[in-house]
Amino acid sequence: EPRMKAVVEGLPGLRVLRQDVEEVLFSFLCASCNTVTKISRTMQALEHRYGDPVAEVAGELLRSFPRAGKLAAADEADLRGMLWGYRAPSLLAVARFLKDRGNAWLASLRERSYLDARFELMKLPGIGRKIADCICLFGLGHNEAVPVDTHIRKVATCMFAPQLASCSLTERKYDALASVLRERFGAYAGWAQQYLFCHSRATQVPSLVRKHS
DNA sequence: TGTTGACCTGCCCC
DNA sequence: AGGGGCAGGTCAA
Repeated sequence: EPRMKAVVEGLPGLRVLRQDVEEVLFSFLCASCNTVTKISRTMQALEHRYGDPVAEVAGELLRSFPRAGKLAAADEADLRGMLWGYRAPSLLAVARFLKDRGNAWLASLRERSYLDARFELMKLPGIGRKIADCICLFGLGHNEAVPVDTHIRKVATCMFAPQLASCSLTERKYDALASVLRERFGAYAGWAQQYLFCHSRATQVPSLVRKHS
């Protein structure tokens, strides 16, 4: 796959992180119709408000990401003030769900199959295909998960599935696109997704090049 | 099955 | 200065 080779060589050192599942879950839960800048600010606000102090570095108090139990007791209005907007109710519902299930539940999805894990995650409010796939890939180590967001959709459609280009991304089309990548890149399709995603962001981001005066 | 609109909010552009 | 468009989706009609 020569085109993919070029993409990979253009992004030396790119990795797929496997972070704490719970943290991954909440950070992607606030991702819908949001910007990367705002997402990270949202997460910082969450840590600042509900996280436990871990260490002090250079006079700055660092806090852990709050556990679900703590978030479950958060105040909705408070969350909305922290840029959660309409996503606040989902955060609370999911946090309460996780608290009820106990902290082993989420981690146990690592031992399940990718499809099972995704199915379980999609039962939660505010978690659809895309976010479930993000959690599978970045939190559970299911490397065949292929989150299809707007960027991936553009790149992957253009490169591998021009026949799937049409206005809206339906469930069917989402699954078809993900399957195309899985057929092509197998058990590590998620990594291919990561490369394509970064490639897309690095090459076609007009907002970063926009002139100011 | 596919399409449509609502949903919070900050930032960018005109 | 102020309004419209848009951003790493989800859900229900």
